[in-house]
Amino acid sequence: MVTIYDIAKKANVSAMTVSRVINNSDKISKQTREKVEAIIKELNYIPNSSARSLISKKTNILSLMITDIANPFFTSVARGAEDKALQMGYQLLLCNSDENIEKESKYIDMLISTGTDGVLIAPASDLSKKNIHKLTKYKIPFVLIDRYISDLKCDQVLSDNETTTRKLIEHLIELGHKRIAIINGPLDIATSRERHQAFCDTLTLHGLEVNKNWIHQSELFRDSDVTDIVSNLLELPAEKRPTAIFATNNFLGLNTVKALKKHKINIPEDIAVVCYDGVPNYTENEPFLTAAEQPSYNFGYLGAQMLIERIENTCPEVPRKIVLPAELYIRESSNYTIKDLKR
Amino acid sequence: MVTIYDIAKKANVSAMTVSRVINNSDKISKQTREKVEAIIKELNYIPNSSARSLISKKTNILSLMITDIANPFFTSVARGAEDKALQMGYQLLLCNSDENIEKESKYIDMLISTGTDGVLIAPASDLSKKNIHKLTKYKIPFVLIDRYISDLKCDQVLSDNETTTRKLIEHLIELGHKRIAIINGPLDIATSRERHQAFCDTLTLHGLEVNKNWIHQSELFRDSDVTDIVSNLLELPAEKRPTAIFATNNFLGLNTVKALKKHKINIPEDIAVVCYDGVPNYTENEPFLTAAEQPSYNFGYLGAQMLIERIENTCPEVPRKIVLPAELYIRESSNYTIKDLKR
DNA sequence: CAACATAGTGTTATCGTTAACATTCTAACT
DNA sequence: AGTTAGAATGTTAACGATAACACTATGTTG
Repeated sequence: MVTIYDIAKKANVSAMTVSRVINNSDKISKQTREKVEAIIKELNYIPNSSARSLISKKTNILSLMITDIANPFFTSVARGAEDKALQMGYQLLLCNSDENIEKESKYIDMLISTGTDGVLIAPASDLSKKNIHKLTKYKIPFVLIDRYISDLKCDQVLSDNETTTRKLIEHLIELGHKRIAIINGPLDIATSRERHQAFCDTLTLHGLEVNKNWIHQSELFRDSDVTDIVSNLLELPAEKRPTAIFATNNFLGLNTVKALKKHKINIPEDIAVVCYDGVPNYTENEPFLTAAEQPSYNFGYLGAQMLIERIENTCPEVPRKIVLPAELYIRESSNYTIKDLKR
Repeated sequence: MVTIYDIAKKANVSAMTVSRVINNSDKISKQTREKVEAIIKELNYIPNSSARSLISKKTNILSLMITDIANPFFTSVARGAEDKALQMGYQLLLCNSDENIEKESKYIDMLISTGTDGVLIAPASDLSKKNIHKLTKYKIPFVLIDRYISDLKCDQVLSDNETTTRKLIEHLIELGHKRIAIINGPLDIATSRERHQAFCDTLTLHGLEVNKNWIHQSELFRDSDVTDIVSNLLELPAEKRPTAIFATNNFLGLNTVKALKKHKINIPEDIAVVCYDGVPNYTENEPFLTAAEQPSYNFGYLGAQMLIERIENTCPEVPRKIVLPAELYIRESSNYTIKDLKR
């Protein structure tokens, strides 16, 4: 390994002078600088980050803690974060928590040990607060993305859950739906709670029934038990059966559709489906699912930007909060007014 | 920050003793060990990786260099790599090269500086050889995934391009197709070349025409110019127009379908489409595209495993090569024998 | 009982870089 | 000429952990 001493020796200067050249310090004669730079190039010198970090306490590594990179929402978040990170001279460490508090905790310990400069985190659940506190203790800046945690003063990039949910539900109401069900994630995730609340509020506002038989939470924000929930809904007597389902994230939406199809339920004629989150248009057919699509790339991009500003102290001290709007795409899965229904 | 000296002081031992406790050295009395461990816990001590790396030259960081995490193939590779990495006590750094040699080169320099323990790399193109040589120079182990580079002696996890391509093409031939086109990625990527070669070989083997009007390369393994290529194919006189198209990766396949639909071409009645790579079944409708699906998760998982074995020197010195088979899923986009065709 | 093995612990130097202070040298001013 | 400012460079110590060696008690052996 080539070190500054090798450079220094060959250039007949001290190591410190080499260090100054590397760090673009100004107090260097043009002559010396050029001599040193030539030798750096010649020997293919690359500075050792460990040694630098040891002194500077900076690693130029950001960490992205998400629940699962395979969720297309987070894939896109990761891409955004990575783009901003690279642009600002940082590298990005990837951590999948799988919505598991212990895994998250173990990861946080590793991150502290590695000495990450900051963490972009979509917490596994409310219980993540304990894990996040460890970051605070070690003075590692972090930015919450997608899921907020109450009583935590920090930078955040969140979705406008209230407005977006209301738009989705009002879209259904306009179509004439009166019995609307929700298939939600676990209520110890802020996102779920907010979407739940907005769902109930919107129904109430429009004088519609909020029936607890139509309110369901899946164990995870994944495919876990959607099939059962859908079966449950379908077992309700005809006049008590929902005519529309609101799924609160992409996986839940897709699995709801799958479950309904398995039961030979026609969408949207028998039951309409709307969904929070989009899914990438990998489908060759026209997109089908009515969805509120989030600017996921920007969750990562802006999150990373805020994080870096926090790390480099180029922003006001007060926590900042960015709320990103989602865009409603009305598609086939809901495109049927209730009066068209055959029932 | 809590250091071993803080622990040592409080425990009335030397720093070295603390270090021994941390590293599970055996020559420590049970009594001392317990005392030190208690204080470590009490003070919430977490070892400083930079300091450790400086001595040990190990960072416990693996790097994953792929072209784009947003490509579902690589998303899944990343997930596999991360799982194995965590399991073995490593963290994973994410790098998107965007098939860009300069970006890749810049990244490699950063990785060398950070001192990554090893790199899992899907090279941007044949020109990546220069970048990879830098890794060799710094004695950083690496494993090639998905795309090989000629004359490079190293561990590899590759797809069985020859067999898989042949299976796809023979599937078309069995259906009665005689005029088959290929929409491929750039030929400076090994994967493209192999699929190209296998495509030609299979046609020849079956006595079918290999017409250069039916052979096309897109500028990138992406959506870049597929629309033009498809238009080109469609402009051929009826008797010279291909009845089937082989797209050599997921993005090319999807864009081929899109382009055909825009021209109101029926798939598979007018033109059948088959595709190398699967796409995640995010679609609520039945999957449509006939595809050879690769075990992408295992590209990452096995790749990381080989890499770690190489790093920890727990494997034979000779380069190892894993060739993973793809599985053929016959679906609607090709499910039409030629004699059914109306033409 | 001397000689020596060994378990347990401490000391010192080192990894590669940089902060802080020290030194040298030139040029400018009184 | 003597003083001084400041530009350019060097020296030393430190960051936190650990390798290599040194030391101190024990106990063990012939």
